[in-house]
Formats: sequence, C-alpha cells, structure tokens
Amino acid sequence: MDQNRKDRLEGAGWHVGNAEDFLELTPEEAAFVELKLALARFLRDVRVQQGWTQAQTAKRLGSSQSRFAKMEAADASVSVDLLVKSLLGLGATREQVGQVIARAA
Amino acid sequence: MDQNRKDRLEGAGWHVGNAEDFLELTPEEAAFVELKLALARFLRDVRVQQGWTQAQTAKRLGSSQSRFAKMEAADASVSVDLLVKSLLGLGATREQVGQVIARAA
DNA sequence: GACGACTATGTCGGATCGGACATATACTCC
DNA sequence: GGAGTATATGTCCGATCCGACATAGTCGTC
Repeated sequence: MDQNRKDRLEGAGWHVGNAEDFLELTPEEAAFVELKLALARFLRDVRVQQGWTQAQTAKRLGSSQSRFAKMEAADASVSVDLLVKSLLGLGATREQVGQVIARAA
Repeated sequence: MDQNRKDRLEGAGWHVGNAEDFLELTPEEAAFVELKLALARFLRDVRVQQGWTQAQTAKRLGSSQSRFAKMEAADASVSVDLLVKSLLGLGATREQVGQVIARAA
C-alpha cells in the first residue's frame, strides 16, 4: 500500500496495520503466515508464468480448481506441505522453494 | 556413508542405494522427503545446540516427547508445517529455515 | 446484458495429522 | 545388574486437511 492511500484511510478513521496486529499473532505465528503467503504467491507466479489456468494446473497435480484457488490464496485450510508438494510438482526446485521461504524472492 | 563402508556392504551382497531407489519415489517425492529430512536434522541441531532434552523442548512447544522424537526422525506422521512451526517456535528465523530447505543436501 | 472462460468461496466425507500415553531400547553411573 | 535419564516406537482418537462438488463472483467479448 502506498503512503497516500494509508493516509487517506487513517484520515477516514481506519487503522492500517498488518495481519499480526489485527489478529494478535505472536511473532512466530506471523512469520509462519508470511512464509505461507510467500509460497502461495510463488505458486501463482509459477502457474501464470507457464500460461496455465487454475483448472489445468490442478488437474496436472491431481487436485481440483477450488483447492488450487485456496492454495494461491494461502487459505487456512491449506498446509505448507501441500504448497511445497505442489511447487515441486510444477517443476520448482528445492533451492527455489528455499529462496522463497528465506525471503530472497 | 564413506566409500569403504559402501564397498564392504556391497561385497557382502547388499546394494547401497537411497530412499528414492528403494521406495521407487518420483523425483518430486524424493525431493520432498529430503527437504523434510533436512528440516528434521536442523531441528535436532537447534535443540542440541541449546543443550535441551527432547522432553524439555517438546514441553516448551506445547507438544510431547514422543512426537518431538518423531519430528527429529522425520516420521511419516509429521508434517512440514509442524517442523517449520517448531523451528520458528524455538527461535529459528525464516531465513534460516529457507537456507536449510534450499541447501543441497 | 448474455454468454463463456476463469477464479473465489462454502461445504462435506474420507484421509491424514498431532498430542498423549504406554512401552521399549540405549546409555551411564553406582 | 539395578536405577535413573534420554530417546525411540506403537497406538488411539480428536482435530485438521484435502479433493470434490456446487455455486457465486469477475472479467472480457459480442
């Protein structure tokens, strides 16, 4: 979010924070959800990069469009296991996955 | 395993392979279990480094000694989620976790 | 504004996971 | 060799996850 938008919202009585503030997560919990979000974003990147739809990609992985959508959304019902397995299944390397988690990507 | 040991075993009629060969895993599956093993080893390193027992560490994480033993053993009943959450709970950083995953075995 | 293609959300039944307990094994010290 | 401490293994059952289906929303194109 850019600073202008933040200022406008706060001027209108909103407080702009992040997931940690809002849900009162511990630092570890926050780190975990951010890690999951990073994997989810990378998953979308990989798919879009290859020009596939969610439905195509899900089928390729033996899953469904709806679950794949939840993966990309880092839904609470999606595990890191599933994200990592899916990424590896789409051809991402262990190194890439590590990079994404470490925050470099 | 060093080459001497390998030679001795093969001389005795054993074939020395790896999990992928033995269980006939696909490359992705193999990458996934190796990734899990790397996390498990790191978990043990972190604990030992700090001079704690499994029981102490488990309690600290709100788990049990038996489950923690399974984590360190990368048991099939242990998810990557649990390993990552535990590592973060013990103070490891997201960067460290990423490094461990990215690292060539 | 209807249609088609794509994505998002809600829900369910079966599958897997996780804390707990019991018990087994390994090692040390006396 | 018995006691104490640490780690490993097997099992149970409540909690969570996942594929699937249904359906709702979004975005073009006509």
